Amino acid sequence: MTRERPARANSTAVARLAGVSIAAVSRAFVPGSSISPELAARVYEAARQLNYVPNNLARSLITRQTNIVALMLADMTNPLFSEILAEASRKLEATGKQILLFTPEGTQGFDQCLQRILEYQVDAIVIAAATISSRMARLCLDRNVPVVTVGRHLPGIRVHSVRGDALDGGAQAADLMLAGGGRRFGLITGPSDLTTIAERQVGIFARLKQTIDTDQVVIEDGRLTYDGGYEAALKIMGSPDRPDSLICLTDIMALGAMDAIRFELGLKVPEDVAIMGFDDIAESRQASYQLTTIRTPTRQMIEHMIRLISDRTAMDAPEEIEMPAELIVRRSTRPITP
Amino acid sequence: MTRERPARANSTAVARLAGVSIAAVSRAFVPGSSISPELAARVYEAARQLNYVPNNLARSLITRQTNIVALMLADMTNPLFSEILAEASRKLEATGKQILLFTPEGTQGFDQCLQRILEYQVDAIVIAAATISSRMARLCLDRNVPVVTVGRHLPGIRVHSVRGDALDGGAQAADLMLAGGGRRFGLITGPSDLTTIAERQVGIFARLKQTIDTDQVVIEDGRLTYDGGYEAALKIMGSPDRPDSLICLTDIMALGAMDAIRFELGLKVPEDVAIMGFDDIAESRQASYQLTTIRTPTRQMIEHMIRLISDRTAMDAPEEIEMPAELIVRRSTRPITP
DNA sequence: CTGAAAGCGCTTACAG
DNA sequence: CTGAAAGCGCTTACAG
Repeated sequence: MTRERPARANSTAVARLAGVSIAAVSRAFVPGSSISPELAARVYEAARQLNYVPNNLARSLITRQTNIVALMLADMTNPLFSEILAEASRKLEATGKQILLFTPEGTQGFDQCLQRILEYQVDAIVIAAATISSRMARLCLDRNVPVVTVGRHLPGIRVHSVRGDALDGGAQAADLMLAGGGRRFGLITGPSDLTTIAERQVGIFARLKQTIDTDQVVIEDGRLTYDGGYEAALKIMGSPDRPDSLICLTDIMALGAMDAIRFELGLKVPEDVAIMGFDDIAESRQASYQLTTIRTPTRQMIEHMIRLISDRTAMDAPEEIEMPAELIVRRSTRPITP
Repeated sequence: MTRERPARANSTAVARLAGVSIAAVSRAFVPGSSISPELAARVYEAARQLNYVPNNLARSLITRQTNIVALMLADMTNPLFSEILAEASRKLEATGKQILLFTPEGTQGFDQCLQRILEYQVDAIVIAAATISSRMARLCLDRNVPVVTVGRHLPGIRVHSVRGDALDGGAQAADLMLAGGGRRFGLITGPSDLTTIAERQVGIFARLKQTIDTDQVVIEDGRLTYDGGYEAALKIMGSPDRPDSLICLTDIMALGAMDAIRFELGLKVPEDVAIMGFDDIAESRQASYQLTTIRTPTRQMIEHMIRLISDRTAMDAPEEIEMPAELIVRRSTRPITP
């Protein structure tokens, strides 16, 4: 029962069956081409009989457009990036583009990854949780492929960036905690080479030091994961002068911290310790957490991203878009005391 | 300050600068080609000077291999699929392949989506949360592109499938609930055209009816989301003869149900009502939930998937891989009473 | 090992 | 509107 394997029909085969030129076949499948309805109909009929599917590769070779956008996403453990991926894919598909996903591992794989991205001749590159070097950014610029970072800023690298106002976000977080009566602070951080992480921390400290002695703030690295936040919280809450306020630089760490504090230490949130995070991931809304947070406006950021990658001429003057931070107050923080 | 835009260097430009043929340039970049180290070195030097990046499009046109795998993923709201995506991307990249993501919307977009997939000349198609018609499967078969469904079976469609043993999973779930003393059951379901969902339900009922009158089971559709599970749980628990056991056909719905039951109805889990789900998503492990569940072995499924798409000749005899169901007992169910 | 030539499947000026 | 021809940037028999 060997099944015959018809070679994939190409435009030549369709042209022959339809009795037209291959140019006519091409025109029948390129919207807006000048072709008579009669000719087009004959082409479609032949194409249908042969199960013809146009070859995007050959087309892209000529048009220099692949309708492929590369997305670099190193950290898939944070739900924030799943949300970004889902939203970006949805919006890009509406414009006829698809996402080619790259999940580089280790810190040194980024440039090598970008090299591969360029081989695919993508129309644009979106960097959501990754880094590229100045040299590679220059290479993209020379090749005229737009690069946008979302949720991150790469200082000194000439690419577009779209992100939230991390400085102000940090300030708002600190303000809320102070207004709720917080005086002893714990902070769960992540890698400080991530500008968003670093800036949130700067924003927090700028406000805290107006009211408290920031040398007393207990800091632990939570590795940007639920488990990391869980462990960091245990360490912080075990310190002699137990904090009454815990700020986590991402929501996913805050969820881990909340769970450690409530279920392992048996403390009450926010009565014993107020907790907040950053990003407003879907999980933070869930009834089990009701986490107060600073929202990262994913939707609007992605709209900006799409606008930026659509304009190839703009790469000479990279844009830095900064979205306002928005405080979302839920149940994990204490009410403001006058 | 207009920057000059050097045209992207092609193999001809590299060949000219290196003083060799374009065939030599090609050989320098294709591993295993017969080329002398001296020639290769000259090519690399010229390539470096020109920032040359090989064009995968042109290469793929000849080799008929794009190193692109299409992944159809309609439902990005279930963390299970984020986990599948992350794992698949990691594993595929290790073999030099990238995922081209397709997130079709609406039930009728699937075939149209597949048409687009074929235009990209992908090496294989993975269907994780989507459906294709028998006609389109036939088209893929004729074009010799492997198709694998993961976590789902499409009856009557000749493609590979990798999935958990949903029937036995359902049976194990029911057994555990009964062994814990459960007698009044609630069930939160999803679309019954999903075979996995339907089979889990069949497996559950097959066991339940050996012990209880299954006509009394209260059933609600949870739309496969957290919010859907939340709302369905409120309805079910509001019924006159309140269930003491609630089985949710996916974890994400079970989390919503748990939250509704604990925080909106003020009931205790598992004392007032035992709850369990299916899939074992990361969230189910979190201390806030500790959800008993039937694991979907994502990792192994993806290993099978990769094996299946690597063998183009196997499509004539589609394989159906069924992984054993594994019960993960946590704190949301009652201990077994002898 | 090396190069000249053919060709992958298309699109696009260019004539008509 | 339509077709013949050139060409996108590569790889791969084929000779040497």
